[in-house]
Amino acid sequence: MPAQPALQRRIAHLDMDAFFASVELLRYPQLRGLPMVIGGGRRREDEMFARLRAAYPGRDWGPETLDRIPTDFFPRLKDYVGRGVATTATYAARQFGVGSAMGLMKAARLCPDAILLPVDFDEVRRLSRLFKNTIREIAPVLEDRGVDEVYIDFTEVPGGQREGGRVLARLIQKSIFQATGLTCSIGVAPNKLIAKMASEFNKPNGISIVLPEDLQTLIWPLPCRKINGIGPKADARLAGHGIRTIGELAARERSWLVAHFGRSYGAWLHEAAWGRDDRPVETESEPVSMSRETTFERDLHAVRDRAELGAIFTRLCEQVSADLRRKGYAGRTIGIKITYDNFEKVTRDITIGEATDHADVIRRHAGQCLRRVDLSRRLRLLGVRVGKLVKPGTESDDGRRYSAAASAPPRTARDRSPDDHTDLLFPELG
DNA sequence: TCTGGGGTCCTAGGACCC
DNA sequence: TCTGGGGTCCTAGGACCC
Repeated sequence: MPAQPALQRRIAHLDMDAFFASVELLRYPQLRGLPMVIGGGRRREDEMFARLRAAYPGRDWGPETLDRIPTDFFPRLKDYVGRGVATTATYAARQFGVGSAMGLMKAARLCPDAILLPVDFDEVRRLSRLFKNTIREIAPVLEDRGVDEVYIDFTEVPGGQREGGRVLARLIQKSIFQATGLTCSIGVAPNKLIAKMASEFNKPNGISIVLPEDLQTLIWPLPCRKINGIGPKADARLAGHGIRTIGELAARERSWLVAHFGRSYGAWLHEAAWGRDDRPVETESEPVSMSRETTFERDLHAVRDRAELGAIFTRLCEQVSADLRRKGYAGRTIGIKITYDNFEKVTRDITIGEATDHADVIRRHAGQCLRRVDLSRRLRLLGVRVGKLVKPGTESDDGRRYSAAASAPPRTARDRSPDDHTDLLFPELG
């Protein structure tokens, strides 16, 4: 058999431009170009229609006339009250310094007149499926990285090597636009690490090609923070050593990085700075855990707000249970998460013998976990999590067969915290 | 008027077994 | 009785990402 010439690995990272906001622009094209922030509470179309009918009597306002609603009828950031954060900001809003993950109250100070719309989850999911399926028809090796991001392996796709991947990237951009009306940015590089950075080079609606020989000119000048896996903490520590750019990171000895950042992370930092990454594009993955959590409108106290907290707790357990059943999983580890009013976080969990997807079993064990934390302080957030997931009725890793209907575990006398108020919160546990 | 809601992965200590 | 190592599982916290 004649030896095939070795193909150069070409990996693409694609992300949709301001995805959640762009989805809204499909519905309300008249908002294009205006500063807009997505996040916060629920949709208030009915209120908008009522005000429109009052302002323009005789005209028929409804779902068919969304694109004719005057822009000054849309809700503004300055009118928002609550604890939400921005999911996405349009490029016009980013000019004012508004960014995703920013608290809406802070965003309102920066850009009070920005239009504020909540996320349309159904439409986001529909368009997410649509753009990913569009890509799969062209390049089937695709890794899902959330609603608006994917990695694609171009290596063996016909045309995937032409112009370093630019030709295929253009085809994908064009196909996605035809199918959805949405734009995206694509970076193509020798691996996922570099591709991820490259997709940011040319936003929105851009394509960037990085070849192995471009490492020093295109990657090394960038701040360390641009590496996917270097977050705010690691970045601050690196800065403390005078390391600000990827090039400066690459200049450090591997042994020095290992000595200061640990064997695993230090070695990884070194590889990343030299642009080395051989992770494959993973087309399948199994979930590890499922959880639901909620931040309260105001901080709650286990005793004084016992009824409200108890109802929220039950609802979270029911939601996790419903999520598990809908997706066909059950889990053996049940846990809770609490954020106190000062943002301190604690978690507790318990592993039981048999996997469950029952809301009442989850609630019973999560309730036991709650007894092990300090409930004398005000709470900002409560979460319920189920981990060690298995598909009921299928063989799990250790060969045991799990059933969805779990039995109650032995009740152990765990270390009760001195300020245990769960008897008030959950009298049935007494 | 700071700071959501889902996730994954890693580390580290202790229990327990061989 | 003491020392000691390897392996796995469980739990808690934390960094990071979308």
